[in-house]
Amino acid sequence: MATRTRGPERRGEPLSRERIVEAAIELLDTAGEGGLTFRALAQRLATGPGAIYWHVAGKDELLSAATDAVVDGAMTTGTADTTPPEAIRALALGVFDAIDDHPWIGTQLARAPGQSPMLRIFERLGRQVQALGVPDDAQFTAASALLHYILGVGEQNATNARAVPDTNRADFLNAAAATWANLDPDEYAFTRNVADRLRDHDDRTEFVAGIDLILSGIAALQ
Amino acid sequence: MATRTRGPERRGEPLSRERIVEAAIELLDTAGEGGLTFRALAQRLATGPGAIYWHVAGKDELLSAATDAVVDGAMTTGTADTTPPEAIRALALGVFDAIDDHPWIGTQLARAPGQSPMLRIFERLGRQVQALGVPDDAQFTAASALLHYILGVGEQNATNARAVPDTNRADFLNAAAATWANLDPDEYAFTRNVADRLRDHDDRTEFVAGIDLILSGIAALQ
DNA sequence: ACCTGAACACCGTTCAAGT
DNA sequence: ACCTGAACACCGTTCAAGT
Repeated sequence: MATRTRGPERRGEPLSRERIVEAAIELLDTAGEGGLTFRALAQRLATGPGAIYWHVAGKDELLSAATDAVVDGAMTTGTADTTPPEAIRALALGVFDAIDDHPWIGTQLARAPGQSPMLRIFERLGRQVQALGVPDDAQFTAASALLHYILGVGEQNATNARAVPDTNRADFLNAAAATWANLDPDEYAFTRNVADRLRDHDDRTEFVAGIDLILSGIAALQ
Repeated sequence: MATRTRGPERRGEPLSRERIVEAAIELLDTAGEGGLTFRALAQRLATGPGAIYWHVAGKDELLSAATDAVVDGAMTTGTADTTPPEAIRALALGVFDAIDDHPWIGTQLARAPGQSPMLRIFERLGRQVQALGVPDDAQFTAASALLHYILGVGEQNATNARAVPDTNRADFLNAAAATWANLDPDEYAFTRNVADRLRDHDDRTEFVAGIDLILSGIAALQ
């Protein structure tokens, strides 16, 4: 829900929780996790660091509010006029892409245990699992497995995005493939074997392949 | 491999990378992720903060060295005279328990993309996937899915351990179950439904159930 | 070669003082 | 009620000086 005007040009408006969170997201997207600082944020909002504390309890709350806002935006797409597997794939890709756009939420999602963003994803997954006809006593396990896989890939993806800019992705994969191919044949026989596959690897399709793998395991539950 | 003597009583010995990493692990286990400080570490080693930098490049290197050491210890158990599924479960539980004992490695594992600890786990999983008879072109996906699931649960577990001491685990689950059961019936129909399951929930068995789910999906690949 | 510890450039957070 | 910005108590890291 980004409004038209953003950043310093809003200098005149009064401070508000909404504006603070918005500016925090910008800072996180632009300067990375390390870039979110109360001083930097205050400067962007043309105020002092102390002012922020009147609207927000502290850095943790600010981070989870920012995560909430982003995940919310990522989940409001698509009504469920599709089959359950398709809906699950769409849901999973929504989270995947959101993390791709905002790597910092990968780290953040993991830190919020039963908190709202994760719970919302869990609920959506669970409904589709139910629609899939999974027996009652296996639904929790199925939804959890999907969620954990999604979060696991998300975290990994966030780390990669942090380490390697998108534009260098191909070079990076080639370099990694070369490294893997040169590993000790005794200790890393398997990894050497699959090194080639890394070269034309696409994170997104590989991610979906994993989802499908779990879906096929879920199908076997019936 | 922890030696008999630990901590301050070693004050006489010269500083070494090994001793520093050992002390760092102690500090992380005792005081949590926030407890690892160059000043605290220096005090424990009866020296100044600057001395540590002669043996270790910085905090990041220190954290990954500590993670390496712990994961190494967790993986040297059990030779593979079992069936592949059993070996995979044992491997997964080894990582799970290591994270349970040292919650900070959960966070740390995610931060080391193609780094050694993750790669070692990947290799082990891959070998078993291969032994399972998975076709060549699906082995990467299968091993990756297992790894991501394991890391996803691990992260989650680390967060829980951070938030809730082990002794309060049962109380915490009951409270969570109560919260879930009181969620809005429209927005959280599924979550409400499975709330009961949380009460006698066991993280470890639930974790293995997820592994089995993925294994059954892998079995369908053949 | 290795260690010391003061110093530098940061943090998050607080709080008296202002409007 | 809301904002200001100096001040506090920390960080990781550096570096001249010592042995």
